[in-house]
Amino acid sequence: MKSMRRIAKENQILDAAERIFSEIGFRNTRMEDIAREIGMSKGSVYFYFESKENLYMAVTYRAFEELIRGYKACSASTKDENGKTAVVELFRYHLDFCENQPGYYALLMNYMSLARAEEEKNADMALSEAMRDSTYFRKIRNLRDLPLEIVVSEIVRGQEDGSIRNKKHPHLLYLSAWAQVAGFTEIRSTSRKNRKSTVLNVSVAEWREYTFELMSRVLDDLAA
Amino acid sequence: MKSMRRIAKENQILDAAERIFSEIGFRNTRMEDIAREIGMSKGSVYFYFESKENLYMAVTYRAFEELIRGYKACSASTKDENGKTAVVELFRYHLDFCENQPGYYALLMNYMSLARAEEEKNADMALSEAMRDSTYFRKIRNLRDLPLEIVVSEIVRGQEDGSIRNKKHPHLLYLSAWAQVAGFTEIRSTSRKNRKSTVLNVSVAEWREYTFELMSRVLDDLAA
Amino acid sequence: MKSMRRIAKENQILDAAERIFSEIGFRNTRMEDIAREIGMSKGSVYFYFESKENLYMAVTYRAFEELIRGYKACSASTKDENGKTAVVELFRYHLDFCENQPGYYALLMNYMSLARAEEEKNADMALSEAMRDSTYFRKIRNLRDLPLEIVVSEIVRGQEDGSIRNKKHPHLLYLSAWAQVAGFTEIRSTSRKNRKSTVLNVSVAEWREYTFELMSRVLDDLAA
Amino acid sequence: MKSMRRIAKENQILDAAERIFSEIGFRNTRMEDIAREIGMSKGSVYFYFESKENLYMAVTYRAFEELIRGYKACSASTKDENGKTAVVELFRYHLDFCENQPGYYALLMNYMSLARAEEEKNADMALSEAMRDSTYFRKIRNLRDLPLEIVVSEIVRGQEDGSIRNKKHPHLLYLSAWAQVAGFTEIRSTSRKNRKSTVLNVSVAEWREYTFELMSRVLDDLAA
DNA sequence: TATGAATGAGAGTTCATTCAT
DNA sequence: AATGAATGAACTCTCATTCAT
Repeated sequence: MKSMRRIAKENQILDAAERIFSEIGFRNTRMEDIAREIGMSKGSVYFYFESKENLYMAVTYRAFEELIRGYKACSASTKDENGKTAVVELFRYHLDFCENQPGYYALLMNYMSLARAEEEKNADMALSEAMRDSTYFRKIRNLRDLPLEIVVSEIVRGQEDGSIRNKKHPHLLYLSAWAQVAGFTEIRSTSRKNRKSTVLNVSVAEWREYTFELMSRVLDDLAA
Repeated sequence: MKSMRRIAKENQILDAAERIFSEIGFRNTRMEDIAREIGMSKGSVYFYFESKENLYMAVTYRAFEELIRGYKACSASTKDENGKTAVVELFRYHLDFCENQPGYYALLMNYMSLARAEEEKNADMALSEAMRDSTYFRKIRNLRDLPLEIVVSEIVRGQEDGSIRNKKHPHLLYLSAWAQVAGFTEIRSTSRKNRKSTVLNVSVAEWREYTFELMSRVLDDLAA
Repeated sequence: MKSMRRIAKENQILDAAERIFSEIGFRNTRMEDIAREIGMSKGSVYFYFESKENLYMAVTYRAFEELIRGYKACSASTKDENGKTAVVELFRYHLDFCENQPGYYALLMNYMSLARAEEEKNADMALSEAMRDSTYFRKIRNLRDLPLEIVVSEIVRGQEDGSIRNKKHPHLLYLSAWAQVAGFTEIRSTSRKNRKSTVLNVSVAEWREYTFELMSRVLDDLAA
Repeated sequence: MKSMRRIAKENQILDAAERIFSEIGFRNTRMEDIAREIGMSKGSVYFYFESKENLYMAVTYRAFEELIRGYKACSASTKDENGKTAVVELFRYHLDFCENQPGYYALLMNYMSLARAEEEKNADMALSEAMRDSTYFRKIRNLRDLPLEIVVSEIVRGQEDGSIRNKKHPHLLYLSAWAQVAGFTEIRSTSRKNRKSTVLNVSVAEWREYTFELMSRVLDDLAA
């Protein structure tokens, strides 16, 4: 049983690690950086996390946990609304999450990449072997599909309650909507370091709203 | 004046580098890997490219060059069609390009990140300093905005010839369309290592076509 | 605050570095050599000194410190004697120092060279840039002129108390005397590896004494 | 038999090598530097000199040759003067030579060091083994003692003709005088990069003259 | 628990030297 | 004779990891 103190320390390390990993990437991050960030010694970090990869996976795991907590809360808060509203809110939440947790998007994508590589027994990535060996890697498996499932079930609900008139396969709708959010996040993040509110002279806020308007329209399938 | 032989060798190296960088990333790639891939010694690679960062930027430069060659060709081949068709074809070309040149997408995005970091004098990325110092980095500056300009001019043409009824700012339309393509590429690539033709039980070909259908619809702005 | 243990280790490394640098020169010395000399690993040396140049400058700094400590002690011990005696003793001390600290002379001269190159913004010496960037390089600046100042003030004292009848400019006397000591050290060191007590069939001890006799005579200026 | 053309090329290389070796030292000099300096390729240099060490020794050899040519000329031109004058002129020539051939002094000293190391079978200097293996190294042996012998014979002549009243062992006188010249050269060279005409506010020309005045006085032995 | 030290396996880069043309 | 290429050993420096205290 982990003590309160231990959990607190672990979270402190995870915070720092998340910050730095997402800023400069896994390989560019030194354990020393993480330790210094919280006034700790390198050795101590190893007391809590057995390896760099393990720490990285722990960060990813925590991020998944939090994301899913949010998905569930979001889903719960819209259970009285129609399916379409629920879906849009879920993506809105997702986008907010990425915006507020810099680099979270990268963690998620990287995990997906690793998971895929495992299924395919792709031995290309020697480095990531250690990641897949991490206990956290396996713990994430129990979570990773939840966001998908939650969104898809809301899509189905929407198709049933008539708010989503688009009758394409729910997975296709999910992918289309997610691609839009992912693309927005990716392009936005490429120019994110500063907090500039415009990209190419377009107000980010406007672009963002338009993204959701398009998503909404897709679900409406007005054109079909 | 570079000899034919030299250019051929450089391209051979660039090919190998592109392959490996895109497979396992910049940091994970060893110069030795690249050299061995083409049966060369480490030292020889340095005869052609002064540093790892320089080589990386050279790869990026070549990718930009090729991309733009394609954009121009694509644009030329649709000059008799209406603007909307031209725009869709450009994105279709872009997506094909990313699909066929594994990792190209990452190169492009990474460059944008570096360029942005430079404008903001963001010293976070110590590693990338050497990249920005590369002569290729500066050569790319003359190219990087061409794709944007080409697409935007076609959008404008489409708005003028009536094929693009959506009267939003061309930049906003560009971003929306590009986000869709970028998102598709990103998600697709996360599960690309093998040549599986389905993601989440959805046929990739179908998803792909649907992406263009949605893009087309956005330009039509049927719902507006 | 540096621990006792740390300081001891640093000095152990400095000892080894001084030994090897002076034996085979800066460029010929490998960090590995220094580490092995004291049964340490390469990496550990880097724990204490951030670079080879930094280590070299640290060695130089320590040498300066010790030299000056000696100058001061020597000067203090002759404060009741006349100026000429004080001057001769200072040079005698200097020569002893060079004799006992093999290669010290080279360190001192190299530093002077670097310092000069800096003032002249001479970019010839690419290698030494890192040396000038060392924190130790700047620390030495506060010390480097002390020997000169001490000797010159004793020369002035000697001219005032009548023991140094030579009325030439104190700096000229300093240079003339120092040249003699420097020349002796240089020639002697060229054939120093062994402890042979003769050079060209001349007893080194005799030559040495004669050097001081000549110096003494210059200060007396008997011939003027 | 070496062709004219070959000898010319060799000398061109030797010129460049002498310049660069003396500026930045043996280890810091790259064969490429030397080749580029005269618009030649690295490979070509190897056609004329089998190794870097061999080239270095060739430079040294040529320097010795020239020095000795000068010694002989100088000696011949003073054969009608008394011994003391001849000695002073020889040292004056030596000093001029060092002043005009930057780095020559280092070459000479380095050779002495190598020669000494050989006699003592000192295996410290692994690098220099190749130098001692050079054919030029052995050729120098036939020359190296000539300057000493010439000076010493003039000293003896001076002692006999009464111009050198100092009756100390000629070798001791030689060492004392040479030390003075060597010290002057060393200190002067430390601050030589620019052509400043003062050191420590002392006019170099004045210091130089004073050096010879002192030397002259030593030979006179006025004080004895 | 925590930390300062120590380690050692690389990784990027340099450069003397060789070789094919 | 000359050169552009190619090589590989050597070297500096990094950093994840371990360990003694």
